[in-house]
Amino acid sequence: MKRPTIADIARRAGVSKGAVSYALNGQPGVSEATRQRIIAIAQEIGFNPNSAARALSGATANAVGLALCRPARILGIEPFFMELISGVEAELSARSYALTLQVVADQEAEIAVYRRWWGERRVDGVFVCDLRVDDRRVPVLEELQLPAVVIGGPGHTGSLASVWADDAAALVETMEYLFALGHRRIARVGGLPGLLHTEIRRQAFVDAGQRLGLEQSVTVPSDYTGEEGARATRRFLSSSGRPTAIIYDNDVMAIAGLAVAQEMGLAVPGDLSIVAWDDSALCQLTHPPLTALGRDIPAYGAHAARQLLAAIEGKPIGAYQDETAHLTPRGSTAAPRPV
Amino acid sequence: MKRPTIADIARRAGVSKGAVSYALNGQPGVSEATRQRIIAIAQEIGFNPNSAARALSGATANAVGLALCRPARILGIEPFFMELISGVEAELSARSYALTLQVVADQEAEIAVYRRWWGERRVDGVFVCDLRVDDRRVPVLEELQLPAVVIGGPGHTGSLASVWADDAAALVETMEYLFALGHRRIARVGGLPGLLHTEIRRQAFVDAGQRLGLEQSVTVPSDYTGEEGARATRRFLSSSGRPTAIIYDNDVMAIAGLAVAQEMGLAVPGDLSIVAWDDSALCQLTHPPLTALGRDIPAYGAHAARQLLAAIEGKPIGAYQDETAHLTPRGSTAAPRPV
DNA sequence: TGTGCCTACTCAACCGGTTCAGTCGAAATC
DNA sequence: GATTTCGACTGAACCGGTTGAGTAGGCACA
Repeated sequence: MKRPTIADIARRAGVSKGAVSYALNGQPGVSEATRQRIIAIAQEIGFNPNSAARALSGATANAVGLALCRPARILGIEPFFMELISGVEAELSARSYALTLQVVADQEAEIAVYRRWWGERRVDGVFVCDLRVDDRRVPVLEELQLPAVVIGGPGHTGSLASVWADDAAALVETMEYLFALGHRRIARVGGLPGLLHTEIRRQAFVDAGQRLGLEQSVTVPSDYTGEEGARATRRFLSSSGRPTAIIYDNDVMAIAGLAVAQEMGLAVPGDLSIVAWDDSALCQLTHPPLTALGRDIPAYGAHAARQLLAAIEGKPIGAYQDETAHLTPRGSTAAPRPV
Repeated sequence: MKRPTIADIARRAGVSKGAVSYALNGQPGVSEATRQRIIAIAQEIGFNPNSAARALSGATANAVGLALCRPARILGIEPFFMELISGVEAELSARSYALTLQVVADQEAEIAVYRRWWGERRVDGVFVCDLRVDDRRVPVLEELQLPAVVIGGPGHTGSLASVWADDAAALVETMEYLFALGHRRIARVGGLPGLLHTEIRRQAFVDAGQRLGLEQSVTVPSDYTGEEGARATRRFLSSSGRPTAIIYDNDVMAIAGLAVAQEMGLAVPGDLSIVAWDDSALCQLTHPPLTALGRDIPAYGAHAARQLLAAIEGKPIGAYQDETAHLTPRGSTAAPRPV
């Protein structure tokens, strides 16, 4: 089946290729009558502009890129990326931009992908996920002058645009909530060390612990998997002066932690309170349901997409602060049992 | 920053554009010495072929498309797609093909996306997920002659290539396992009605129920969410002559079902055995851990990608049967308590 | 009547690759 | 020594859009 081109339309309308291009792109240079006639013909024969030809002449590929740097195993576990993608998509497809996805092994590979995309002119801009402290990807993107939106922050984004949420505030809110319940020994199972948001949460945890004058506030890193969450929980719970509350950096680890506590004969929330970051459907399915920090991830993705499209259009953009995660108290948190 | 082109390489090497093209693509027509010299220059200046120009002259876009037709909420819940994507990606990026993703609202929108992609020459082929009975997308793709691999089946794939797994066999294995344990009243919470694999599993369930001469074998559809899983479970468990085992079409519903059973004071596995389809990390985190039907989804995606790349190269391909899901017995299944 | 200006186009170059039809010189064949 | 053959390479067309320069015709104004 032969694909129709503007030459076909031009022939049928009895005008030149140029006139067809002007007409279909809403440019001046054709009369309204001719424009309507051309649009009608284009619709009739089901014309779609060849994206390659368009990208070759104009500078825009009408596509943006997203590189994910996580092992397959973890990508599956975390609803975060899929929700983010669906939010991004909603915004992009409204403007008929395509999303090009690539799963990479490490930062070096990711940088290579950016360079390749840039060289191939395959994308007009990219999203940067999992921002790190002094992220090496940032200077590369600045050098390439490839429009980019960093999903994360604040800080360490260089001159790139960004979308971020105030995780520190959300963590402090959680700490104060646990403190108000009477908890004085609080532990935390963090995410991958090196990721900026892990670092920000860790710092906020330590600071809040000091400010509130907690007896104990320990935090350990992990890798988001249930196994790691279980291991960390086991270690916390078998230490002397064990914590009465644990905050987990994602829901999967919190669920694993809940299982470990119950296995060890501890009552939740009687002996141990549990808070999960990321409020997915899973948090409501456990026994007891998990108190969780949640926010609208698809909306976060949509904001990021809007920022990126603006950046591609050359508009000056900066950092956009998304809503702060809010705490939904459920059955997994309560006052600690008096000793 | 100016992107290097083959013209730049040609100038530096003192040859024509054509010679550079031959050299870089491994075509005959240049001497080995010249080829090496050109490759060295290309590497030195960091050359990447402009994908638009390549797509415009050759017919290949070096990209394939995947349209997902599920609401954002459900996409996030299910690890399936993310795992599938990471498997697909592994295969594609090895051949430096890009994956273009699009989330669509319904089948009509998906068909429109295929037509647009085809018209825009944006992709060389597509993956078709969530195959339905008499799927309307199949004839459209046949008409467009757009290379496609259907992920699902068997059957209803028309002349398109496909990758499938024998879900019926896996379901029968599960039924026989439960039967051997002593279960005679088995229920099933299925997936979205209309999806072919839901239909295949339902039919296999009904057939096996009859063949084994079960006292009861009821199956209801759902939408994969925990809420629906919980609702269906509640209805099953409050009926007279309630089932002693329930098979769920995904892990999230199984976990929700487990919670419901425990809420209603039923012991798992004593009063109720539970089997989940899709063996994610979650299945091992519950109490008791869930007996589950699992298989290697990233590998499934990789096979699909290989099939699609072969189809794009014009090789004749048919249906590829992937491994059948295998049952991993865990703590959620046991012999039913004698009445 | 000539000049200026605007509208509505046409024409051709251009983007950066691929590919086919030649060309040129050297080696092989008779 | 003339002819054929072949390898190595050049030149130009081509893919399908976009875009700037050029132009014909109409109308207004002095």
